[in-house]
Amino acid sequence: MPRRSDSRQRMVRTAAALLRRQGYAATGWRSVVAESGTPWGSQAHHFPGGKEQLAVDAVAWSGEAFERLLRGALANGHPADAVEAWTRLGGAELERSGWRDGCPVATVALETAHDNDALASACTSAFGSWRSAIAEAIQARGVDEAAAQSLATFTLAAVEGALLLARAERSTEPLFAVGRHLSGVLRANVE
Amino acid sequence: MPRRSDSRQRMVRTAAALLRRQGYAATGWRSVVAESGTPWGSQAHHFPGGKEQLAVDAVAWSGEAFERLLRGALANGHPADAVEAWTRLGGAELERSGWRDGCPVATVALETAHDNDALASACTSAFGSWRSAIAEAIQARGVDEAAAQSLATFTLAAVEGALLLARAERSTEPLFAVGRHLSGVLRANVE
DNA sequence: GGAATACTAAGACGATCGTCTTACAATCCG
DNA sequence: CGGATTGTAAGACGATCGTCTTAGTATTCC
Repeated sequence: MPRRSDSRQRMVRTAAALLRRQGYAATGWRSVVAESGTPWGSQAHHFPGGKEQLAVDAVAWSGEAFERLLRGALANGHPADAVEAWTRLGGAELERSGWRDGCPVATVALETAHDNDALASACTSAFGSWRSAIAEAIQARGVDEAAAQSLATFTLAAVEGALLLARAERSTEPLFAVGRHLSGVLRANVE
Repeated sequence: MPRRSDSRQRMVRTAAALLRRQGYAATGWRSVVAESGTPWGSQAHHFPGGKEQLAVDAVAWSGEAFERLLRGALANGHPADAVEAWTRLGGAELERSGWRDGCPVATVALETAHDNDALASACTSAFGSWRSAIAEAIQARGVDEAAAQSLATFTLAAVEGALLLARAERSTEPLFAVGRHLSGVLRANVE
């Protein structure tokens, strides 16, 4: 297998960054290729499934990357502390990027939930893995499985909503408000 | 002023429905005109500001329509009851529409928050009016303003996140989980 | 009636989209 | 070496995008 190149990987990572900012419809092959510095002629070679396959891979990559981050944050300490760190870091990243870099999956999920099964299921997997990470951390502190799942869903939803509002209002305030209330709920219900 | 027509209004409402489902980039003039049954030649006449103006008007219309709904739900009874009704109705609407009709603003907000000031501020206004509606209802029950604002932000964020997760997972479960937890928080903090 | 106004008909315009094609360069396997 | 595989070059392809143009029709005011 000759002529090894990292074009495919660069395309996936660049696509992930662009999808995060502008969503699926507004992210074209041309901008992915230009921004990643990869060759135009390699799209069909690396992604015979076309733009959809690129996006699926990008969402999956984003999902796994963030799952690792999340599991790391949840590994030590109370979930409430992890949530506070999460909202703080999310706010910092949003502000630093000019309110561009929010949740790497949400935009694509909302855009394509209705008519693209492959992309929709990639988004579902990402969200599911994050929720599992949270639920397992809660369950590890003595909460039964059903309650832990429910709490994890609530936690993920609140943070996702906070990222949405923060981005829309160009302010970190929603993230802080949610971080405060949510950590209170978690402390009251876990361990 | 002769030849009165409702083309403009029909365009705005159809655009609102399409933006809710597919977002800004994927919603073209052609589909708006076709689905609303309005004449192709009237776009520039009714919307000299182009597609952006149409979208701004559509988001504003959606925002006001939902604000009225929300204020109605909050008028009588505890905010916790309104939130439970909200999540229940939101879930029913999502399911009925084949997981298409979620929040009418969220998709556009995430898509365009970064590079379209007019559209971004229309989304900000919508979210702001909803949050104000919630905050006023909470404040009316004896909570001081700062705490009410914070609780309202938390409430809106959690429901928005639940709508996002429900749409992505094609399940009403996130809405029910959030409705349950959130109403508990509201009951514990209000009245 | 006549002029001004509100609206529509019907499409052309250039730009950009995702995809596909054909030819060629580089590398590894035996 | 020779052949197979992997990757890139360079662009054409038709479709669709938002916008703009020119003409003409209907309605109201004076």
